[in-house]
Amino acid sequence: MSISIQRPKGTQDVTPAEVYKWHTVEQIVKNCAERFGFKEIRIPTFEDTGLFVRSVGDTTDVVQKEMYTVSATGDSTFTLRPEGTAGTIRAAIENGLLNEGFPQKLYYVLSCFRHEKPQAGRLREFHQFGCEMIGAEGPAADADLIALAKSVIDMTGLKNIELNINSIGCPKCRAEYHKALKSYFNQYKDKLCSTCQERLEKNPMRLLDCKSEEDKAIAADAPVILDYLCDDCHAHFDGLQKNLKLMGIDYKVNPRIVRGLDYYTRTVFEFITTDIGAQGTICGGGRYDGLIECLGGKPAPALGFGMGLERLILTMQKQSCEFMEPKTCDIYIAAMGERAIRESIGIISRFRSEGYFVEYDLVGRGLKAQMKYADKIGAKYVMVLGDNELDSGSAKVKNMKTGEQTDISLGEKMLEDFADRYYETLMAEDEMFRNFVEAFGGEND
RNA sequence: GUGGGUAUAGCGUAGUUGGUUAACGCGUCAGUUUGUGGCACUGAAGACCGUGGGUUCGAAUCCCACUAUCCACCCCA
Repeated sequence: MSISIQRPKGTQDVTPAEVYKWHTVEQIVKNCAERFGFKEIRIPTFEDTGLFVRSVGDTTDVVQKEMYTVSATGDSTFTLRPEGTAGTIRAAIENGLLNEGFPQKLYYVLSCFRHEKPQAGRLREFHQFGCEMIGAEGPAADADLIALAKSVIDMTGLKNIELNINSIGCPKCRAEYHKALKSYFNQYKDKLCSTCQERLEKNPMRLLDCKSEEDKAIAADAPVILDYLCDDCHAHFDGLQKNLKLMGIDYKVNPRIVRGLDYYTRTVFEFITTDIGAQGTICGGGRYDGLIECLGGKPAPALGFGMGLERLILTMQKQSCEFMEPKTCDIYIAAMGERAIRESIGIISRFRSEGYFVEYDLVGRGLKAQMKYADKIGAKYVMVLGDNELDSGSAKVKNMKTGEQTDISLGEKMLEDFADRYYETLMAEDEMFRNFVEAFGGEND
């Protein structure tokens, strides 16, 4: 079969067979964020192009070659958000959230768009859980934000996720560092790979992250940013590490963590896995103290992170983590014969108006096939309805797990009878369903 | 943007000295007598073998191009 229209490159369909995985991480993420006092914010899918140019940075790859920009009528152009921070900060400024007291803690789950060549863990439309904290300057805020990301990862059940942290300083100390880097690498200019020769001019910090073996060897002895931090930045980074230790969060200082978005200052961090191929950064973030002012807000320190939901799910699958199983129907009504089918409609309605999850035959299956179907969809109970039952005013309800059957009256007391027998069992399963996330978190500690 | 791999039913696969109705597993549907699922058995539906050219008496199988997809570089979540 050939379909003429297929999904755009780099996009994904999530079929019913897979959504429950999304429901799982969405619940976990929401749950964690709210336990840390973050409130959800929802922002537009597209923004004025200038917003991203100013915040993400006009020299970054993201802005230079990965944005989906459309020109609407007239002169303004809009861009599908390539990340969530810019829009969130814009919204915070625009809605006066910065005047409501600090810290302002916001989270979101949204899709982002980047025109890249797809590969494992990299899509053109991908989904991000993000948190932004505004107005907190001290390192305790950085540590708390990292703790939030860590608690999400723990709750998913993931293992072997490495936290890397670094400080890239403030604009002042970074300028010094850039000078030092340039003069260091200039000695080896001829030996560097071609892309690195370019990077030397544009963004020397990127050289530290080159994959080429020769460049790596050269970079090994390059000056380290941490030696160039000003006193304030140094103290901040120290403070962060102390807090992480107090929280019992393992980390590794990695001077090569650089981040590709211009707005970062001081703290940057990544949670990395090696389980899903080359794109192993599950979560990345850091501090961006200058961004708010840059976007026209009253100057305020801020920090945040983005977590890639696809990558999270990929890693969870790789590690065989558990997902919240989808809920299945409470009772399947199997009717046979014209009269019973007609009468069953009313019975089904009564169950449904009580809040039960009910299914019944809509495609004309025989009784046996209905039983089979009920089993397939995981129905917990099946009620068989035929002429005999209608005449006698009571029907058998079968427990599909144990196979045992009991009589339930079809009269006024039907719902009462059913509830007497099964309500507690059903509620117990329902409760398990609702508390899944918490239960999960508990197991991991 | 650069490189490499792959392209056969809904899904996963088999199918090389090119040769009649393209095979298997899962799934779907229907049956295995009388009103009850999971197992087993039987049967059915479902593939223009990615697209377009070429070689040949004959191509899923060989050649070319294109497209899609995957992986990697780059970059990032």
